[in-house]
Amino acid sequence: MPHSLSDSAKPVPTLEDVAERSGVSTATVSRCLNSPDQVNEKTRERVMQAVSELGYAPNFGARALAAKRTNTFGAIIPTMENAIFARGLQAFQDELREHGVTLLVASSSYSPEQEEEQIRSLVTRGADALLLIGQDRTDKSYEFLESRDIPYVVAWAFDRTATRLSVGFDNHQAMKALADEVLEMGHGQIGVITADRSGNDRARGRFDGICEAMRNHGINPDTLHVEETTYSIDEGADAFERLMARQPRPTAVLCGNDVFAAGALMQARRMGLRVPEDVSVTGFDDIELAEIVMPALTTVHVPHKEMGRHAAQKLLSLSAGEEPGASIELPTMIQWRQSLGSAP
Amino acid sequence: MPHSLSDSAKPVPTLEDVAERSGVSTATVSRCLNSPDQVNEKTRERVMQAVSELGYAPNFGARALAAKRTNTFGAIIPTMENAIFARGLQAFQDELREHGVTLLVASSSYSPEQEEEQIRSLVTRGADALLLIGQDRTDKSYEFLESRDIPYVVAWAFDRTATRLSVGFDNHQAMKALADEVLEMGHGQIGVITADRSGNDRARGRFDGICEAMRNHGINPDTLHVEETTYSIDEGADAFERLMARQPRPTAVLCGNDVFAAGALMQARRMGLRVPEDVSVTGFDDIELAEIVMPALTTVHVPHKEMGRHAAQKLLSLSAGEEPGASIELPTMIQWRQSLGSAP
DNA sequence: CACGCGAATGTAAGCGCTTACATATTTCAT
DNA sequence: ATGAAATATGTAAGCGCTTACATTCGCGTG
Repeated sequence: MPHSLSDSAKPVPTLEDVAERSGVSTATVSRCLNSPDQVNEKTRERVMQAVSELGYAPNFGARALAAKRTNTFGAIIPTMENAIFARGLQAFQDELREHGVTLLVASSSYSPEQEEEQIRSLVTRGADALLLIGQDRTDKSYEFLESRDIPYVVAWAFDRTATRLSVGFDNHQAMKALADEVLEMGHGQIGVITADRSGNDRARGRFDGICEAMRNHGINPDTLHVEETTYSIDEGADAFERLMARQPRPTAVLCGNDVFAAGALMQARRMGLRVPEDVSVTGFDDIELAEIVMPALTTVHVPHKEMGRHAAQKLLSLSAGEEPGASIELPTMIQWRQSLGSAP
Repeated sequence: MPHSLSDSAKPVPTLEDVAERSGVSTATVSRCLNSPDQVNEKTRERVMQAVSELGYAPNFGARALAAKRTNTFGAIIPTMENAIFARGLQAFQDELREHGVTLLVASSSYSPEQEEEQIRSLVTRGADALLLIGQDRTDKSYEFLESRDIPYVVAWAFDRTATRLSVGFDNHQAMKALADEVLEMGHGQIGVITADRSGNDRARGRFDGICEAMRNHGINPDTLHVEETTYSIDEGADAFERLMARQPRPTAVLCGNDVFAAGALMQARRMGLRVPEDVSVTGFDDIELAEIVMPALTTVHVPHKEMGRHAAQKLLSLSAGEEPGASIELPTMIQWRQSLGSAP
């Protein structure tokens, strides 16, 4: 029986072992680890010596149980499958790490129900605070968070009307600005590829931004060609294909994110359509992908890193019981590249 | 003071509350939750009723402390920044979830030291078992895992000489097969963009595969143009630019992964080089990106999903104390697309 | 009808840590 | 020299759960 699991059973060292070895009480060892300045330097050295000799590492469960906090924050993002949240999350994590906080990440697959489950799971696992994406979630989720007094911040969406602490940008205005440009360039038939808007305030905000831009340009938003689909490049491609089959055929396709846009571009190539000569395509997010595809995407640049960093700071304040101050709105801008051109 | 944190302090219900409410002992409640068949149906119903009325959720720390396991596995991947590990990890997670196991993910930024830290952190947090990428890591990491009797499996790399349980593919052979094709097509000057090979057996294996192919074709591997760089599209682009400045200029650039290749493609475009007419480029992994870029990448297809699934199964067996059987080698294949052509 | 046995439940001892409080030691102004 | 204040350490009570062991109960059997 190779590599049996329970035979060798070298016991894991505990606080008590360290205490014994260094000739102090467990309380002192605990203090050495958690608030070193409270203990005499010589004692501390002796204790630390014992710690490293024994290879001691505190038992997380025991610590959580006794201290009622874990120095762990959680983040629940809609998906890990693509890089949309990666950069922001990385910045978030970096900031947390500087403050000795560990990050646990879970994903909800864009489902409020799954998100609710993940919220429970992370809180149960001891998350002291949570990063959430967007405002939309089940009432139960919010109730649960309130009832447990778990600090959280909502990111990727700034809503001046919402009372909750948020760090993000105005999806509506950002997309409206881009749509304005598209309309200025003479496009009359507009196609839209969006994620499911129910349960997704960001997708809704972006969509509404387009509608508003159209109204401002005297075009009836009802003439929009809308494809609502799930989040992947292939779905983006399929949606694009369906849009191109519509009559009259759209001359510009606004995508709710860069991933859809990449799919659209791929499909356009397959269909022999030139972008932007035959049809324009725009994205949203400005992830790495946007620059790689050909033609490179004209898209809305989102300051992911700052967002992650600010969110972390807010959450750290909240968790420390400090006054976190107001929500933060970050600016977006249009990143011009080649995929948007004048109407044919 | 809006949204103060400690005032409302509704106490979180405990096992004891549930026990009291349903008129049984805490032991019975615990049994209801952990081994329902041991308790009488009527009692169980009553208990479950109380559980849901109180909105009870077990305290993770307490449970871990008492039961000495957490039903949580950990995975440490080199990076979350791009999608290389996403698909495999997703499959891994799906499989675990079906068995009631939660996944914690951490990233090491391709640094064995950071990985060691993350291993400790995850184990400390109660991970019952670990998924690791590749064979290369510090001795201390392995020692730690052994001393704690933490089951682990190594994925993304299959090494017939290694004694550790692994689920993966042969990086060496896979890249050799691709290099063979490249050489068959008449390329004589070969450029390579690889990740740092120290501490990364996969990168090393792939590189060695190229060398072997060259030897088999009677070409001295020392004539290879090698650029070793860190993991990102931009770095791939820079490395490609440097390769193109070499004399004699490579006619084919083999990239250690699709991300480098995407960067190379981007740079080629900037430099006005046609792919594959002027220079061929190949990738490795066959992530979504490979199909999006233009020209689409000829690359090595890796069965990420199966790998994740198999790894999960192995780990579940190990964790259950069962005999996990031998390591699993999965096949790779060359995915032909447009970025590889004959030598100019 | 007493007995044994299995099923259902209860009792209570920890699991390894933190921390309020108590105690011991040092420091320093007086 | 002396007491108060500051500093360093120890004592011990939990935190919320699991589980070995003890107890109770109902039932079939000789």
